[in-house]
Amino acid sequence: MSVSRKKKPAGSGRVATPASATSASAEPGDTQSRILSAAFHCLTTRGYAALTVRDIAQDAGVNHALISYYFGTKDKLVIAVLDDMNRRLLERQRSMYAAPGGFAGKWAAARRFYEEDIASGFVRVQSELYAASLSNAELREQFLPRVGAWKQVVLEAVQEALTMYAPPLPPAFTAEAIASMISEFWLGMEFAQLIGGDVERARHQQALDAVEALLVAMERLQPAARRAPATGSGT
Amino acid sequence: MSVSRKKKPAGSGRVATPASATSASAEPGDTQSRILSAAFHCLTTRGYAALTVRDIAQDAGVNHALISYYFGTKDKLVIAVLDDMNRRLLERQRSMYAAPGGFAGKWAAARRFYEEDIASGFVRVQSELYAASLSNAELREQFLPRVGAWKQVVLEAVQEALTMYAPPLPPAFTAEAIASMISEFWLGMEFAQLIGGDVERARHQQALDAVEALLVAMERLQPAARRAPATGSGT
DNA sequence: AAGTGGATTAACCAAATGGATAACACAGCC
DNA sequence: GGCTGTGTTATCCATTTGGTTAATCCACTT
Repeated sequence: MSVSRKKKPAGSGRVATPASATSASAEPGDTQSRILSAAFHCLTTRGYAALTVRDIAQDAGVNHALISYYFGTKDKLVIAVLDDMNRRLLERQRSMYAAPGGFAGKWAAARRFYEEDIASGFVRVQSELYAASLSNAELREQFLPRVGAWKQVVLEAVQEALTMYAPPLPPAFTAEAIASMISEFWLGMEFAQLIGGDVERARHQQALDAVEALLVAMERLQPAARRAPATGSGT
Repeated sequence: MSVSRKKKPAGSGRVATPASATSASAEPGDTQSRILSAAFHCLTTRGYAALTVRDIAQDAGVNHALISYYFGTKDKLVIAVLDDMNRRLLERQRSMYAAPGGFAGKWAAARRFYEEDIASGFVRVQSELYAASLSNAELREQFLPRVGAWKQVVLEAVQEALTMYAPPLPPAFTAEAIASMISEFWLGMEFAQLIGGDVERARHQQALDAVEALLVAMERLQPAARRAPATGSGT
């Protein structure tokens, strides 16, 4: 026993939907993605600390041994959940760049995405895993590039906006400083809204409105210093 | 047995340092506060999810049964830790109000406190418990008033600053909006710095510097519209 | 119809964990 | 000196949890 067992698909990375599968339960989605969804759902409702393979399996309606079968370990399943979120986020990133013209429009688009993510539990799961990654090096490795990429997007947008609008700000307001303000505000807003209620939400709306108003005003002052210098090759 | 046992100090709220204690181990601090410190330390190093009474007890150098003896439950111990943090924070709040004159000075004071809190693990524990409170109603009840109070302080400072300096901002930048920006930025900064490294730290410094420069500039423009209207009764 | 191999199940296990409790130590009081 | 009660310890227990595995199922191939 335990000699060499290479039949399990657990470690084979992204186990693509078994095209030639002979699954008995051909209900909504194959077992693997049902486990993935269930894990996501458990994270939104019970949080990372209370995450158990048995709960996930029950939520998915499958035997809990299948989690080992498909994902190896609970940790790997969580990584897979995060991976899946990353994938979905990347798809969105593309549509983000296709947002209508100016920065006010992109800001509004980001707000809409945010609302979606709150409603879908995306923000909750992200926050749970974010916190978990404080004590989990493997998760942190997953998070750092992700957070870095997000902040890079913000930074580039700010740099572009600064060259286009040249707002009257003290020299200390570098693009990095402003981008950091925006990024960390956004992060804090996510955490705050999860713990707070509608009161927080209303204040966040005010803050988001203010920035949007500022962007609209700046666009109005300098309608098109340089028309979309390299925002995208679309249209 | 198990009839009525009313000897345990566990449930008796803040069990004051046993003044007439007859403790055998009169080493650094009584057992109770050593457990409290150990719990804090475990939270900074292992995080909330990995918190076990045995680890805490070992860290405190006491038998793990004493945690039940003094705090009843692990959850109650965590609440006690948070309670202790709240107490220390309130003490500081007073000194915060005694910060030197203008808002730039208060901002600088807040930054110094932040540095202390990062170094002491205070921020780490706060973030851990913040995240834990997403799934723990009892913890959340502890957090909400605390976060609310902090945000209220920020809001009042912003309101005061707005009346004193009247900066040229779009009308959407209400005091609530600005206060929300600052509060959530700060929260996000805390989380980001825990997961990020020196890169994040440097960017935060830039952002904090920028705000400080702005405050200094505003103070210079309108040195004393109303000299310290009600900032404090000190000096 | 027999064979094949992945998918699934039930059962099991070792470890960890929170908590309980009886026994013990020991300082202070009569 | 003996009693009392608090602080402390060693030990025990029930439960949960992650993970493993042998057996079973079942669609599909031959």
